[in-house]
Amino acid sequence: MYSEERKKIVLDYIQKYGKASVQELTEVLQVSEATVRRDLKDLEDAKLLKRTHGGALSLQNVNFEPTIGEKKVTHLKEKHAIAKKAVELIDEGETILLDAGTTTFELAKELKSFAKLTVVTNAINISHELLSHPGIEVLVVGGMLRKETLAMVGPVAEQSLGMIRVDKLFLAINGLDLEAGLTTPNLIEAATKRKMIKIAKQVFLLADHSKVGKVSQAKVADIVEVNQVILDNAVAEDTLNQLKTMGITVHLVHP
Amino acid sequence: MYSEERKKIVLDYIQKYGKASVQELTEVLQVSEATVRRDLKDLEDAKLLKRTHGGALSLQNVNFEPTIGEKKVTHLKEKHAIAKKAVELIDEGETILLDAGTTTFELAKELKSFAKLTVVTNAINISHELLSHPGIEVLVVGGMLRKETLAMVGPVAEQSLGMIRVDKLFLAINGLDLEAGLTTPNLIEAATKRKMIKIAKQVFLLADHSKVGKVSQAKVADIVEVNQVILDNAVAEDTLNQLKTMGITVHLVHP
DNA sequence: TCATATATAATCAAAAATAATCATATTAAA
DNA sequence: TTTAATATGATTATTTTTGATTATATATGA
Repeated sequence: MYSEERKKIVLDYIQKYGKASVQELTEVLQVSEATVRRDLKDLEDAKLLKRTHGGALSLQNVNFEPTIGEKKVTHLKEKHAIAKKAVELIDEGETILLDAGTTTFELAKELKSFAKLTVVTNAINISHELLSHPGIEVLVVGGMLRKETLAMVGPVAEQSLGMIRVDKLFLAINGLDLEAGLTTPNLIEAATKRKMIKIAKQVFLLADHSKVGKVSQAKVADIVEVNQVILDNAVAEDTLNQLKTMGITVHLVHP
Repeated sequence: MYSEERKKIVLDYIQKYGKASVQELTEVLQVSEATVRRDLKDLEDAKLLKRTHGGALSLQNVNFEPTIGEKKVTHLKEKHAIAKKAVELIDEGETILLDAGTTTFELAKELKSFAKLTVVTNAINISHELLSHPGIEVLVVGGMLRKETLAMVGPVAEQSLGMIRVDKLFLAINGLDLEAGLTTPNLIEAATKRKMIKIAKQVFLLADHSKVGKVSQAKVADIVEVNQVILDNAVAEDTLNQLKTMGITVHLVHP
């Protein structure tokens, strides 16, 4: 067996199990530990896996999940610009609904300047942030608290939302795909988002370019249910045109 | 398990709960404290979390904390003792309702030890605090957010409460008077408290001695609607006896 | 403020894994 | 076939990882 064949087997193994110990690989490949280590070193140099003491991990397993905290760090500029643009679309005295999400959280921080505004939100961090904005009345949507997204969701949330009508909804989303529509990883959260869309006169979608083309498990709605969308300028021209064709007003920000 | 895997688990844990103690992590990871601390140090160096005495916080959580203009809490010692006593009265697996208030906030902080508990609350700060308690499912009552008390109140709160039944309510109060009953300064908040009493099998009143004999504008309920009361020992003997005569179980704490 | 309880850092020892070295085997090319 | 180049495995030295121990630092309440 040639070394290239061996390396392919190593990669397949790690792809399958997520990780592999040097011991395991000596048995699978029937070679010495020294050889396994030499193979792993080559593969790491080629950026195909991550070595650890005792073996190796697939890159997927070390590339930490795109979590709230990190997303916020990585696309903060885009989100900030999107939030600033969103603020321009809000009028004094309106009632707005802010979905849970990092972009909407940025938006909440930008609301200080309003003298009179009613904000409805299902996000615990947004509720907390708005405590310090004197001119803003805050209506919190209740519900089961999801620790992953800080969103309140479920039947209680939906019933509370049913009691309200809002002028503008600012919706956050995980996946925005022209065919699959708006999607998010959690079914219950998706249902809550759907309810939000129902009670809003106008729906504004906030999405940075990393969301475009992404599809998650749970569908929230078709894109046509959105009235306006705010994106950053790293989105393909073609996508923008298709959105416009659907009758959606597209705002482009330049972070 | 390789160190890289461990670190990923630590990050996921902190992402989920906002924070983690060294103790918790030794159990989750099944390694020594020294190893946990070394992992935390590496992760802090990589700017993926913030270490504290006793554990670590997510970076998100660090930014989340400050803003709230907290008024000075009086009688903290009494409240702390009352909260500790209240915890003893809660059983694993129950559903409890925590009213907004400084004493109930102290109580929330003491709930770490429970492996399974459902907490319903109308307080924004309690909701936030409970994010970091892994075993606790949190159901937030929605409503208008009162910046004075951090309570969610009003029609939305009452309708949400109407969907729920709880085993035990821990009620905070401004005035506890034998004749005037339970009173609080805000009418709407009083109505919300009344609704809370309705949906609870058992009502526990938490009050330090400064509340006794006080009467506020809005009446919440008569004292007899309370099943048990926890007071500190600076309350007049006579008052205690009268409460007992009413059939109320009185717990006395010694701060 | 001080005392006490915790938590942390520093140090060390043991175990395990790795790198370095060298001898041997295999392959490719002349 | 011979020779050079490369790959492999065994051996040994070094490094890494971990947990235990002790000293230091930090919080918390009296």
